[in-house]
Amino acid sequence: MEGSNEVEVSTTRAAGIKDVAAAAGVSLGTVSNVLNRPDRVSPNTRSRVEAAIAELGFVRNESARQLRAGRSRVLAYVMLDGRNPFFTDVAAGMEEVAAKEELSLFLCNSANLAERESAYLSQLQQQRVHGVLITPVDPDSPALDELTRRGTPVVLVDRKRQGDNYCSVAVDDVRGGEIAVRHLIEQGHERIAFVGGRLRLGQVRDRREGALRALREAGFGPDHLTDLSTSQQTVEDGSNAGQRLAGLPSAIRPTAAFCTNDLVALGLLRSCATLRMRVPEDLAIVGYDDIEFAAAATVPLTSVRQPRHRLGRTAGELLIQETSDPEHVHQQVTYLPELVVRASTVRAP
Amino acid sequence: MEGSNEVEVSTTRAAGIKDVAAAAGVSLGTVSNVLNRPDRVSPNTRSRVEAAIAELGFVRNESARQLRAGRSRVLAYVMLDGRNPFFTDVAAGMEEVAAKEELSLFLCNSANLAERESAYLSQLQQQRVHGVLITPVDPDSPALDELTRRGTPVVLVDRKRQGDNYCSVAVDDVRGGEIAVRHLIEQGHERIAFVGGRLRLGQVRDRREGALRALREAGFGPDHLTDLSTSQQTVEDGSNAGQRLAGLPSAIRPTAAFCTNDLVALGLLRSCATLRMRVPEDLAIVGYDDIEFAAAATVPLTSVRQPRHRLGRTAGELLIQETSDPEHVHQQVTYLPELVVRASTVRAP
DNA sequence: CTTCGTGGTTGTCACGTTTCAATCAAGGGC
DNA sequence: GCCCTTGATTGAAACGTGACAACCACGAAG
Repeated sequence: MEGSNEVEVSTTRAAGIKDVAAAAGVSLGTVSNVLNRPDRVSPNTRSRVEAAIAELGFVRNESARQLRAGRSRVLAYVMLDGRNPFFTDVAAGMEEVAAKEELSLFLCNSANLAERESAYLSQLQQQRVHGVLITPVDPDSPALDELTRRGTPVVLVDRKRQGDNYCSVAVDDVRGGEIAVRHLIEQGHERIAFVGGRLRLGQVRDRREGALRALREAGFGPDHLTDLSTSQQTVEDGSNAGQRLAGLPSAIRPTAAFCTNDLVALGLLRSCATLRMRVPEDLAIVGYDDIEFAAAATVPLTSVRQPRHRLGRTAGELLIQETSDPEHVHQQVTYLPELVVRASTVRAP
Repeated sequence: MEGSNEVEVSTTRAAGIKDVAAAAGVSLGTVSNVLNRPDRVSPNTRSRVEAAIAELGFVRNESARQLRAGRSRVLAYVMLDGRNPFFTDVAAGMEEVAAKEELSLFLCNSANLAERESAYLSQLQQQRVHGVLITPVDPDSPALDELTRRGTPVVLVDRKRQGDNYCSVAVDDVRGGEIAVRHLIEQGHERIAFVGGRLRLGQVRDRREGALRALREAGFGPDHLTDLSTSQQTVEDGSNAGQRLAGLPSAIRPTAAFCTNDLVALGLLRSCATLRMRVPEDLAIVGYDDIEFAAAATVPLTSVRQPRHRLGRTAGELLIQETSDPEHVHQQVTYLPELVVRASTVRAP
């Protein structure tokens, strides 16, 4: 009359392991065994405990487990730009590994802000996270050393660092620039624009170096590369670069553009339409990353594809290895990029 | 000679609050006070403790805090599609609130998979997360009730649910469909295509209903709306719909299209270029969400803008309120969408 | 009958923090 | 000089779980 058991459940807060033990008429340790080493428990008691768990709706308390274990079962990926599909795809590869290891993967978006990045890193450190995957704003930031010094494994993603104190997974950017520009040269272009972010970014520097190498191989000097540097690497920046490009005297105006990023390339593409420049006839364009939208653009974009999914998966695997193997040796893995040729560089038949 | 103190630090693992206490020559409780109620500690001891903290590189252990507090200081947003910029922008609004409340926001990407979503929800439940923000695969899923039953506050984002058991923040989709189609009618269109996902999605249904309402107001029957339903809502789907549209006999072919999503609209735009249909002369296009790329498309896209950032912020605020106010009453907030007119519906002057 | 082993179960401690009642020292009022 | 107040500091308990040693009952071997 006073209220049935079922109703009580909804008001009771947070059934713990000991409530389960009481309900099943066994000791607390036995419940723990059912959860962690079911084989050590007799089938009879086990089913009784499992029934109690179901009835009470018991849910493990991760905080307590972590506290005991000293470390959590969570991985985190601190990504540079959550709005860039490239990073989301990388994250998908990591999720695969995390799932297999029964870890969860949480995403943190630093949005290219050093301040926000360090706030996240501090939080993750407090959480005693199992490991951190990160595409840092600045790969040489001391904040990363801070983490490793406290024993949290860190793997750099799509970035490298001097020395061998970190595991890292990256793609050969010099090579990427090289194959992009070589392709343009093969299409008959001799004056090429290099459109993209600041040269102090290692990645931009490498891709440019690759471009120069391809030119050199073909017998062209560095003067055949016209720099159109941009502050960020957004669609808008690409569009602006298009204006500047169109403003050059036709005698020295490049006939092809190599962009450091697909967003920039798409912006450039748009401004070509506005300025009545045909792609690829008047200007051939190569992008970088091969994001999904590159193929879907009005003029499908030739782009340098990076193995994003594999990038994420390998990064995850390295991290797992680093946490489990005490004699782990840091590795710097480098993948080769691949050129995907589409209509923005080759006239349709 | 045996190794200086500095070197020792790097090998010692995880300095705890008690190590700090020992180093500072105070009791354990005092250190805790320095961390949580600094005003109760004399300036003298406080600075001594702070020095010890810095020297040992002490980092709070969140697991232990959580265990004691019964609840963590983490919010999570389980988003439907991490690759859609719309959701990232929503998340940015939430981050703002989270930062103000000194909570961290972790992102989980369900990628439209019910299975993955429930795995994340289970993890979050075990973590005793402070609260969950979610754009669910299925708003009526019982998995959500599971969470609330255990006392974890849940706020629905960009989705609604029957009844008033949940806080939710959404945008008036009927209205969105209405203003989009009314705009098209004002431009002189009388036959309109409705291009987008399955009708069993509440959102799609609502937007279609709004479209019908606008037609009705203008004196047109439902036969003036041509359904071009797609399985998903990707760029590819939009492109396919374009093929189907072009295949219709010109007598009944719509002169305008209302898409349930900007990705679909961009795909449709692309196929128009391929099929030599001019936009907006031969086909006017309205998208939905006004993602960044809508304005950057070859023909800038007219789109229904949702207040994404505000959506996220309000959702976060409701969640905070629900966790702090014991007499909290669930609220269903609905915002009004706004039409952003661009070249895809109005011929440039 | 005793001893030993074994599978099953139990009780207790530890993890690192917060909280709160208890203690202590110092200073002010009588 | 004594008591009381106030403010600073301390010590112990508790949060929920996992690990591990101890324990028990039962049957087999000697």
